Amino acid sequence: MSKNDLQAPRGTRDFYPEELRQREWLFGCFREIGRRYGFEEVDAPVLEHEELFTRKAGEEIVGQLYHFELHGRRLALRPEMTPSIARMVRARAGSLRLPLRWMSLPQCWRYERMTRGRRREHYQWNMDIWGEASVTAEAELISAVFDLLDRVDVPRDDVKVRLSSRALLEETLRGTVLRDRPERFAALCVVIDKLDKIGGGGVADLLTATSGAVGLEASDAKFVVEWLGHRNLADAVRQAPSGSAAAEELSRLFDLLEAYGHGDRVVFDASVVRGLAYYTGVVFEVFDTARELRAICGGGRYDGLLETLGGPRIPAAGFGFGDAVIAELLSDRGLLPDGARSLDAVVFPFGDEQRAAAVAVAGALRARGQSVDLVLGRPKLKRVLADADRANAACVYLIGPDELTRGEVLIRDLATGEQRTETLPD
RNA sequence: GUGGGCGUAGCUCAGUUGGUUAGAGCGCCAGGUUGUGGUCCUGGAAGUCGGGGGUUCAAAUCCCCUCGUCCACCCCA
Repeated sequence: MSKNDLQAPRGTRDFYPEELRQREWLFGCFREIGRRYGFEEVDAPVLEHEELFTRKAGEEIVGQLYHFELHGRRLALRPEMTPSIARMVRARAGSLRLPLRWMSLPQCWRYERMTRGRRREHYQWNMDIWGEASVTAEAELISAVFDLLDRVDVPRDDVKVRLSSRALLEETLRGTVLRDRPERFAALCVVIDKLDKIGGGGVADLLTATSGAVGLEASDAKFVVEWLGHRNLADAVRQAPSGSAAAEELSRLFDLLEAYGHGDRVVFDASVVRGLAYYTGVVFEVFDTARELRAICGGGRYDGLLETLGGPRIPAAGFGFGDAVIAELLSDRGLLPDGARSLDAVVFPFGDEQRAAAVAVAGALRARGQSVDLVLGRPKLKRVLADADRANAACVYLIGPDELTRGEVLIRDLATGEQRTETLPD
């Protein structure tokens, strides 16, 4: 085994106790908000059949799969949770009572180059609502994101949501640009998601490429790119067919978010389309206002996904909120807890003669739910106290020959230094 | 993928006109007498100077290759 093999693979992390405590703190916040919103937690295997993730719209995510073949089966590590959740919903579609709210904290894998806040492995707070077609679902989801941000003390103005609607774009294009090829809409979205990266010209090139999946006329591509420039909902709506349902929904969503008290934290941005093919309606991204980091969270509505998996059509919306970018943001602001250890008690028998009594004391404390370190071996008292201090133990239970003789245990409070005695348990 | 920075003890790093046994702080271990921590003092262990090759009497120091890491770009959630 070479030295290289002794390191964690590139882009992956080891979690030592301090780091795992920080991670669990964040996960605890995710779970707390999920609980407040009435979400049930679910889980699924990190390994799935590759076909679950391979869609045909040229999504980058498909090219970044960790995949392999074993005994003739093509398997892949999940790059995102939504397909697995959809699979679970499909399997019980006949008996699930809708709408349902499910959350999960999956580890996801993507083989890609690393930058700040992006690794090959990360955890995601995934929240989905199944069986609700109206934007009341999106409003609830987006509100949960804001509550999470508040819960971890991110300053209110530091993070905002940009949102748009693929449905609005689709309605706008259906009668014109995509009149003869409505089925190319998903592929078109995957292309225009690259706007930030390759610019309007690049997007237009891809949209018109004869070898591409969309194949628009130059004037149509120009129209699409210009549409993406809208930052005002009214302007975008003006170009939609009259009576556009998507426009009405979008405006209702803004009203709802106002009612939730988050109106000032949401902006319309037509350039938000997301890179995944399955989104059909509202799409949104959470980003730091200073634009120093990558998107913190992204999500939207995917009413057709279950159908593509051979299930019934059940409307759904959800988001994935990564652990990496938010950790960077919190770390920059000194908002990550230090991950210090803590113990309720350390129990120390001076010698083997006192061990049985110490076991009884530790057992009684543990039965009451306390976190107890029963000292092993025969270290010196000085060492025991120093260790207890470093572990942030609240107190130390000392049982020496004198205490045992009197049937007592000496309890030292490490914060105050005060000592008292208690009778040993039977 | 391209360019650049970095890679010296567990951690953070110092160490250039190449020159005797490679350093500091923190951490770790052991002491400061017999049963009392956080401070302090003393001592100690610990480094193939990322790896390989080359130049040289002599390389942590110069050159080449390679791996790792970080940043930017490229690319992309």
